[in-house]
Amino acid sequence: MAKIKTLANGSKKDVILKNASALFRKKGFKATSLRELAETMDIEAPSLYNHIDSKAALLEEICFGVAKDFTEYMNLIIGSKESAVDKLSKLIRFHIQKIYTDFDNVFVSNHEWKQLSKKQLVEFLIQRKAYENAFVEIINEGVKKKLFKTLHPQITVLTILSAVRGLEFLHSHKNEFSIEILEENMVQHLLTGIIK
Amino acid sequence: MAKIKTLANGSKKDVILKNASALFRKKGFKATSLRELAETMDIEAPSLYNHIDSKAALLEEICFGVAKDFTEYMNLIIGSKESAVDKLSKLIRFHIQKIYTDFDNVFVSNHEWKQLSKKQLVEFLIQRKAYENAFVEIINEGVKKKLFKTLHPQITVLTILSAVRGLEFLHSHKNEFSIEILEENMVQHLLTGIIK
DNA sequence: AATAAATACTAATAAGCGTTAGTTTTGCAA
DNA sequence: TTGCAAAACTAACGCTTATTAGTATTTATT
Repeated sequence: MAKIKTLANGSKKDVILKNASALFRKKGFKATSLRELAETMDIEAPSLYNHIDSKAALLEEICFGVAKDFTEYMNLIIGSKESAVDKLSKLIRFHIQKIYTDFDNVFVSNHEWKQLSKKQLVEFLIQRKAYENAFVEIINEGVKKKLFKTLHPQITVLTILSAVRGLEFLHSHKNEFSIEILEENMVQHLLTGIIK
Repeated sequence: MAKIKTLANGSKKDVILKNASALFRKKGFKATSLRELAETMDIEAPSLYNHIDSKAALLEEICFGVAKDFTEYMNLIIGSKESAVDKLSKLIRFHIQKIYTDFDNVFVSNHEWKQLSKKQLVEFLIQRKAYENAFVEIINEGVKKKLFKTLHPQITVLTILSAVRGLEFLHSHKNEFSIEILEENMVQHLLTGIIK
């Protein structure tokens, strides 16, 4: 009968969302039960329903929350007057920063979106495709202005997105490098390669 | 009461494994039921137990099968007398080829290993860490022989492994590029960058 | 054709799931 | 201190799950 302890700035639902995100990352969405989630707050599972609509709604909020963050930043970048190199560099850095600062949510969004309900899943994929297309456009811009080698833009984006998205493996190395060093290394690597 | 149709070369268990792999990739391990798996072969779920030990054992075989493939190739590379550049290049190509030719298994291994039972999970992580360490060693070798820039080896490996591992997104582009073009682009990108 | 082995079936079990209903407790406002 | 809304509780539902037991059927061998 313990009440959910709310943090300084955050409703009870926020606490649930945060704990759900952590569990979904560690165990997977399907492998996490509401009873288990409730336990992290010392309450019983049905009590959750005073704050949430359903288990599915939790995943929905997490996935679309992350999608929104990335889309908004992309729109910011697209609207700027920077060079394609700088745009790309900033996007890579943003991905790294998001993983550093919002690890659970980003991870869950990347791994569990398949468990979204049919309708949400379609919408999610549309947003992701749009993001990817915007990315490709930046590469195209760079190629046209002869800033980039003429590699295949879609493969380039695939490579970059895979590299930064896959930074979830970072978690085990998190204390070994500062985020600054990590950003520097990855941007260097993905833009200029590793061969002398 | 239909009997499982075995392919030209393959026991009934192999058919089950293959179908399981496909389903686990599409829906996730936890989200796939044995009834569903059985249905792909027009039999009832309990009949599966004439061929398999448990659902968990299926995942186990898939994950450790993939791990074995990568470990074996890594040992081959390590034992060779090639330059670090060639070793790295070959490893990257191997990853791409595996994803192309063994997509379901590689995907499931990358995504569902968390659902392994405690004991198997520990073993799996040990093997993965060993693989990663071998990768780092190759980078170190290249740096020592002044073939590579002095980027942080662990971050470099993280970047490369993330990039190739993340090629699962490839699935939606699979018909757009040949594997040769893909390999060329990615190796070029990851070794020499994209900036002119 | 008879026998044995492999492999399918049906029926059932125990456990766990998300969720609902109905009730009690808590904490704040008057 | 009383009253009301928020949020907790217990009990239970209906469903799905992996798996087992026991039995029938198919296939291969003699």
